Amino acid sequence: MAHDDRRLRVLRAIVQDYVSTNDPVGSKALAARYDLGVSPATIRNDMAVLEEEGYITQPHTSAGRVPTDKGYRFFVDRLSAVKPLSVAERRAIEKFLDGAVDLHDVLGRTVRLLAQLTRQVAVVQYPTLSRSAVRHLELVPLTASRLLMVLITDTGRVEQRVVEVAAEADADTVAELRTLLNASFTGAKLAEASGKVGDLVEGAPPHLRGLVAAVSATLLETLMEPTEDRLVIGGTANLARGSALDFPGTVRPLLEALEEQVVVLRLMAEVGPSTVLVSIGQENEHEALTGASFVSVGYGAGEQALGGLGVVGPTRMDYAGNMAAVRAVARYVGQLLAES
Amino acid sequence: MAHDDRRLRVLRAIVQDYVSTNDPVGSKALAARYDLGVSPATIRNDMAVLEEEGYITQPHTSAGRVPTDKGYRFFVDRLSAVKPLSVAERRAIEKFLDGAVDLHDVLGRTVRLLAQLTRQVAVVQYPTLSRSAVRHLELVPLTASRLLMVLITDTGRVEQRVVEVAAEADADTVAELRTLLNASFTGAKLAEASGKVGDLVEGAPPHLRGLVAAVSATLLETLMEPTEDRLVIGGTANLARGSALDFPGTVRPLLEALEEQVVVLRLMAEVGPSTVLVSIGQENEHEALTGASFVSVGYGAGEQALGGLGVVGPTRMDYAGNMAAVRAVARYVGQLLAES
DNA sequence: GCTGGCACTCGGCCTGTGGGAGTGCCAGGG
DNA sequence: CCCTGGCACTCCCACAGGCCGAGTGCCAGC
Repeated sequence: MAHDDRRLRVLRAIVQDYVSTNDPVGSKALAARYDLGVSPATIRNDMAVLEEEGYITQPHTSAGRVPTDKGYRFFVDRLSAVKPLSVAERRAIEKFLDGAVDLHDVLGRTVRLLAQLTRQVAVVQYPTLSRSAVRHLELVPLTASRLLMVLITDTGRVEQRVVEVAAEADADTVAELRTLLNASFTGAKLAEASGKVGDLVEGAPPHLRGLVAAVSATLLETLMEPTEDRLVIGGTANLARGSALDFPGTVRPLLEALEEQVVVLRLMAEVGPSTVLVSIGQENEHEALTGASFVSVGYGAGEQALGGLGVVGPTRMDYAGNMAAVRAVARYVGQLLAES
Repeated sequence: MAHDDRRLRVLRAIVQDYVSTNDPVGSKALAARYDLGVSPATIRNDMAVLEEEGYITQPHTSAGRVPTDKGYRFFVDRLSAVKPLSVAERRAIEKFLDGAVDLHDVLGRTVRLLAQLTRQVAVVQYPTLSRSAVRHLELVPLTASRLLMVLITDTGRVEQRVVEVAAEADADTVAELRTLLNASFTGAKLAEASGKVGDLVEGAPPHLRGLVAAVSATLLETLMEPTEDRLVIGGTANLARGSALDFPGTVRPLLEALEEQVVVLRLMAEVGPSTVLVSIGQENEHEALTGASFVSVGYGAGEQALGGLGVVGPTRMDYAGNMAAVRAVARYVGQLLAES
């Protein structure tokens, strides 16, 4: 009882100390800096147990201890309260996000903000198309047989595709088509939209059927394309800070993985708006991330997230602080998108 | 005569050797690897002259020579023919850029391609709004007094802004407004558009005047906003390769400057589609770039560039190769955008 | 079950040294 | 007049050795 409790406190102290100093932490320093109420010798005994259980390890025989991934995991799981942000931080968030002119701008500001708050690499996912609703569908004739379809979602995202159509379409026909499609699709989400296509084609006036079918097909394709989940990345300069210390090999594979986007998107796919997801070191499937930790959360007004955002950094990171920052920023972004 | 000519060849050999080996190059190695027809002793004399003239320098007393920025500059200025790309490279370009679905996709592929070809950091600028023509202007009512203006340019760029209007606008009014604006602005570039606004407001039916003025104002604002020149960056992982060697301090300030975007955009502002701009080390105004070189060129069909693209790397880079790659990619991108 | 003491371990740092690469200069030859 | 081989010199770098200190495990005592 008393033992376990104290050992937990020792582990917590080790994590905190190591995160802030980046030096393997010894029993003496621990006793001096943290008010554990016992002597270094006792702490040594506890540390021996913690090491045996796999929570901490020593880099070499006569050095201090360093938390393992398992140790960080335990620490994170036992984080009781969410650390509240300081007033200055809250103000910074508001100031930063205020005055954004469009979605691109919102997400650009968000990623810079997150990077600055956490001093880590920040990633922000564009609102997933499949979970957004259609606000407007626009058609612009390019040539006689090519239409530019522009999709505007309620989250402010804009996608465009060129549609090749068999029949020629004059201005009037296109106008008719536009009206018809908007009447049908506006306000619809992917799931609903795909259900409507059949009826829509059926019910369309004969001369429009081919066009409706072609445009609808492209629309569905666009909505479902998984690669179209875009990512904004910022603060990569933070990787260079103490890179040798934090990332034994180099930062290169990590940067490559980030640019790859797919890796991060997969991680974000699981994330909901209510709970912060933390993935630590070896827990990450992708090899390039096994030396890093990923803290993320979904944003969006409703129960289902529109997209995710988070930070990537060394396993030796301030989990409590980063989790709080990520959560707070996600909340603001959710509000901002709901408003517009 | 003969002297100057040989000294130039010596300088060229030094640059080439240093670029490929990353070791300060000595007279002996030079004589062995490059067929200069003279003995190391003679080369030493030439090197002494070159050093005195500021083209090369030695890191310390008993080391080989390294080109200075001035040396690279001289080398670049004397690059006679543009190195043609290999067949494989040409094929890679086509394959890479083919099948892009929209502008975002084109530029994303371009930046990855450039990064891969040159093994440097690549930057690609979105087509400048002020030099693009309006393809279509779309208005979507959000609330009674808020309109979403969506601008689609002939280069495929899409911008959106919320316009607050004093008067309420019902669906019919918006439709009228849309027709009026498109009739007037479609095909117009910034310079032309700004000239038209006065007449347009004058000539508009009274009930539309306020709306026309409001939307036009936002349009012009959007077109002129210099910060709206976006940048795509890729291949930052390449900075990590040999970073300690190439960038004495760290890569951090460089990454920061790249994320800042402004710095690079300013450099690109000067660039035309015909000549490749090379900016070496100290020639760069911004401090963070004084250890780096920047190779860029404009892309776009006409005489004036729609935007710029280029690569950033250590001064110790393969200028000939990078210049060729940048130029070739720009040409392809220009074609691609002209087609769509 | 905690504590102080003690012997032990081992990596980091500092120092000293030898080797090697490269240079500058000089005298001689085409 | 210019090139060449030789030679003495300089200075970085890599390596080895030794010291130091932080940290540990264990043990006897309270």
